[in-house]
Amino acid sequence: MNVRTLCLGILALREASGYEIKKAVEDGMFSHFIEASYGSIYPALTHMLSDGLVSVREQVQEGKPLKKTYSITDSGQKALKHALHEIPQQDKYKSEFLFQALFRDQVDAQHLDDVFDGQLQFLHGELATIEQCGDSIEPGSGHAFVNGYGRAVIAAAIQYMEDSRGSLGLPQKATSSDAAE
Amino acid sequence: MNVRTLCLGILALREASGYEIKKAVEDGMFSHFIEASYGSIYPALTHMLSDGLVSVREQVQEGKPLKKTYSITDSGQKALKHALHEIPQQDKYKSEFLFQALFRDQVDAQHLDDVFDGQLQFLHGELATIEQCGDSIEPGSGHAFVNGYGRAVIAAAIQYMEDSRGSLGLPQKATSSDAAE
DNA sequence: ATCGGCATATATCAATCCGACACATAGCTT
DNA sequence: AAGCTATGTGTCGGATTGATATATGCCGAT
Repeated sequence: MNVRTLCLGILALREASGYEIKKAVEDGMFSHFIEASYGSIYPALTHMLSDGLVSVREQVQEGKPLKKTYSITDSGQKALKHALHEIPQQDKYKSEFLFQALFRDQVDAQHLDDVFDGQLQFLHGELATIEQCGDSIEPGSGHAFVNGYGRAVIAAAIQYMEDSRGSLGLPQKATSSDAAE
Repeated sequence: MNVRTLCLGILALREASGYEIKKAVEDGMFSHFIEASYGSIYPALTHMLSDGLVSVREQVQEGKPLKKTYSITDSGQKALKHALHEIPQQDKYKSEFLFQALFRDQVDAQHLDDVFDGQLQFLHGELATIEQCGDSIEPGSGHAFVNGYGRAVIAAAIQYMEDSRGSLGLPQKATSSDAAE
């Protein structure tokens, strides 16, 4: 699946600008299982515009730059539906944290400690984002399923991390959920 | 972290050919959290060879093609150690399965069912790989931590998938762990 | 006050990486 | 004999990333 299809999917839920699509995959509902950069989003939108899969509405805003709000067209809806019926590629997970953890005997204890904390903070942030998005979702929907999936997986990762602190020889911290006390 | 560092890490554990590195990230111990293709592995090895980070040993095997076995050099070890002390990039997770699940109202029930089964099978395969690799690991090592992390996360995903079958309106199957009966 | 940082917003571009293919040999099946 | 799998190295077009450029306005700090 390419970035074009990804944008199409987001635009099927609501109209958005390139900037807003980026935010959605960075902080929003999709952040857990999707990645895309400006360098692929903007060309994708331009490309789909010339293909008639999306339409633009240029908005001149006071105090803010020009905004191009894209909407999905009927043709785009059809293209999305088609893409949704292809066999999905296998999940891909990349973790530099785990790579470093693998070689823990070659890194300073201090660095390992920092990296471990960073990962835990990252996971808590992800979980917070997901739970926040989960408030406004009707049960039984695809959104609810995806939300629950993310929550289950990240909660398990946090659980494992907290249980393993000791066995990695790292100092015990205060309960990570209220680390900011 | 680029593919060069990744190859360096694998070569730090044991000498290997490009083909064996690919297998390691595809099926082996690293498959859960690392990705790399031939198109990046071979150029990376050539590049590192000219930089003196690795050395080659060409093996002419009977009945098999020429094999270039790469080993890490002292210079390579130093480069690896340096790379291991950089701040790791955030984890990246991409799932086309979850993307399709999000739009489940736009896909055929049959397709959703197939895709759901595919994901469960994929997860069971991942778990089997991880558990298989876990046999020959000494407790307390980085390997053990990484192995446990993968196991925890994937087990949670499987658990959630099986619990959610009904709520997605999909037919209940036999226990997925013995689906091959 | 103005300087830097942050948020909004679009866009480009070199470097990197993926996925598919080409080439080569051998064994095993249909 | 043809095709598939496995071992093995390698290239190449196209997709993608990550950094950067450009522009405007707001807000806090020096």
